[in-house]
Amino acid sequence: MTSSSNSNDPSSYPLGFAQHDHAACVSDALGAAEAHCVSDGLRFTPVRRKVLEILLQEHRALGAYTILDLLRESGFGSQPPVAYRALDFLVANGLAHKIERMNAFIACVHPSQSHTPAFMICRLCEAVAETQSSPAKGALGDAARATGFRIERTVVEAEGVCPACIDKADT
Amino acid sequence: MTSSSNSNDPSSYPLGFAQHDHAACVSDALGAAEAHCVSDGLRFTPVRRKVLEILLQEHRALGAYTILDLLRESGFGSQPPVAYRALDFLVANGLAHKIERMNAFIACVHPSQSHTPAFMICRLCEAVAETQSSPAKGALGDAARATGFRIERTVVEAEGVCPACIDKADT
DNA sequence: GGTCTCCGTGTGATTTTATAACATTTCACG
DNA sequence: CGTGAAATGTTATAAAATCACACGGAGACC
Repeated sequence: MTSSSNSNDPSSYPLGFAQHDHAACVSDALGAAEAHCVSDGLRFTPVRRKVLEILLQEHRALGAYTILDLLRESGFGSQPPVAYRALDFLVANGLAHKIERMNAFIACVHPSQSHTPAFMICRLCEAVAETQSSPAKGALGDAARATGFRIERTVVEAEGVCPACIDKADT
Repeated sequence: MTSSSNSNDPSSYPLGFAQHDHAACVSDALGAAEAHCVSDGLRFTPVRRKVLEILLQEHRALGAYTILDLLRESGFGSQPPVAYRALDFLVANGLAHKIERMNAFIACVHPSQSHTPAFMICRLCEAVAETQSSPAKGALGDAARATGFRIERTVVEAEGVCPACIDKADT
């Protein structure tokens, strides 16, 4: 329960490795998710809500089985499909993302906007920050156009060292 | 063994979805890999060579267990670590890449150059083409600089429909 | 040539991640 | 209410990856 109210001007950060008011962050995001589901005719059921809440609360990438353990503690079903189905729903509707390199999931930080997420993954502390990218605008897009490949989705994940770990880093 | 010699001007393709002389492609690549290992003091052992040959021969992304089956047929060890260790070696030395979205591996198409690979993955036929990208030059790089994140590696994988499948595609 | 060590390999077992299949419940809608 | 589609709970299994340990061959060193 670290409160740390001295947030270091979070608005100056693109997203991610910044301090912020976490309780508000979680409840705002849950509210936004609910509103989004209502307006799109989606069912924001208790399991789905709980999984999103877990992801928001932890504020990092969690494996499906970690989520499953937390679900169990809250009295939900404890078999893998329970977690995977909720995660599938959240990912399909842009409320969460899968980090392919980690086989883990993380809450989306700006679910309402349609976006092409990109992630920065710290190899030391495993923190994950979401940001935007437009891979289709660069060399990848050129290659796709040249070959006739139609891009529908992109996975962009950068592995490296986050600002908090940069001093611990060897190099 | 479909031959289809009417290749659609392959030289105009950046890389990947093009026709080509496959036998030469494989042997050239194996030779280049061997030369690379010799010059770097790496041991290009029979298992490692065979795994790379398999990847080059198939010319698509293969799961570790598929590779393992093919290794077994060639008289190599048949337990998972045999395949994973060889793949780890090939990936670590830039001779192959892992496609994170598929949990599969593919031979590198231009191993000698240091590069930032990007992949185009057809969701219909599962063909994978390797190309170049420079994600750190765009929005992702800006975000990394702004937050102080040091990028060491990037995973860029575009999912979509390849030129050969574009007519089968629904949309 | 001996022999020591490192690295790679072979193997059995286990862990982690994900899905299949099917019964039961919930909910929107008529 | 009744009905059908969607969501959930549960058992079982598949797929992907790693651990741990024994064996053996290639070089380093004497």
